[in-house]
Amino acid sequence: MDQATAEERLLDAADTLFYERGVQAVGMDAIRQASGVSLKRAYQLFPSKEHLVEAVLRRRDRAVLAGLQAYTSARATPAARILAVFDYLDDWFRQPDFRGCAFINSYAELGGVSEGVAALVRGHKRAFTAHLAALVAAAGEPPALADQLAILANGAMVTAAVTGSPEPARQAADVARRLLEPAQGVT
Amino acid sequence: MDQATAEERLLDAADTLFYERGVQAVGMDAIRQASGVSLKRAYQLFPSKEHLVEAVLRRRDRAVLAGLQAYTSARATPAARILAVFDYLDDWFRQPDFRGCAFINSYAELGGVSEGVAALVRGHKRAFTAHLAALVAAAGEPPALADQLAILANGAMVTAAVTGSPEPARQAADVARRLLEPAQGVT
DNA sequence: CAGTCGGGAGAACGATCGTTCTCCGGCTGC
DNA sequence: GCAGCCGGAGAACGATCGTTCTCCCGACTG
Repeated sequence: MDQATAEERLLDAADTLFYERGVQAVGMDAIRQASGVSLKRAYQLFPSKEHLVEAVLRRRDRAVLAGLQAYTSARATPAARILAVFDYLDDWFRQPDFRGCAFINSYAELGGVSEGVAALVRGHKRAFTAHLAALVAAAGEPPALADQLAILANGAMVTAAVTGSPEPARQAADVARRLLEPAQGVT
Repeated sequence: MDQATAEERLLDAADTLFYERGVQAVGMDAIRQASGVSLKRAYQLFPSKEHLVEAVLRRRDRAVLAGLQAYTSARATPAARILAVFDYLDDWFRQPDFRGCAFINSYAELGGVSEGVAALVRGHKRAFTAHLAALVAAAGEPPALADQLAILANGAMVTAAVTGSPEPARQAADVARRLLEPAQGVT
């Protein structure tokens, strides 16, 4: 097994286990067993568990944003691209191993004790909101809508995780549709 | 020190430390030191750390819902009572030690490995949504609004925690105000 | 006032964790 | 074919954790 596939297998195993059980509940030996990569090799690829945790988050950050990009850019109109975000959530929430947003979970578990993890989570959510802001700007909607949609999306993630139901995706999409209607109060 | 105050001091110290650093990052000895209650006494009040964690969550559940009740019932009109939820969040987010919702954090950290914690978090969020549902019903709004407000509130909590800003409370309130306007599409 | 009992301080214990080291087998270059 | 080395398996190590035990002081009861 060459170095690249060992690294990939390690990241795959660590990602799955961390997401399922949380970071602190997973020992390095469980990652070794799940990945098939020896501890010695693991430690020469990632000098500590914290490095591995951060590498997992960095890879997931890229994957999530790429997936979201693919989902939204497939739609025809700017408004449809905004609503596609919630279709993306709906698909995600229906996956049987869904257990919330790995970044929110990591922040909750480690944000208070690991500045590295906290910074990565902040960066991911900032990038997520920036993606929404680009969609909002392309749709000619007011910039304030981006933060509102981000709150909706994050809220749907945690609510779906806690309740174990995919319903929040549809409920958040309903709200988003209301926000895309022309405003009433101001004329 | 009698039994009741020992229990209260334990719960106070454990609550503060768990909230600051997470549950697994806090050892029983740190709780002993912060509370001034001996380990022996602690273990005859709570037979294990897991019991203590669950007792902390149960007490916080009561406190949060009572605080919310006080906040919302102080307003005059049904619509104002709904919007008061977001004033409550705004006050909360501005507290210097704010680090997100303890229930969401606990679920993220332990929901995958402790069924007791997961059940308590589900119960708290269900009660929170039920409170919103009561306000929504009293305002004569459609029942679907309650779940939408819950998503908004939960989203504001995690977004405020990750970004470290109280802004999400106001942004979520803006969305809630839009939802309280009469709907447009359906006439 | 003497004896008993509850509680405090902290050591002790077994388990587990992150990390490193040892030993050994198999592949590579001459 | 053989010496040298890289990597795997797993033991070892020190730290820390949850939990229990020991020792001792101080207070209450007859």
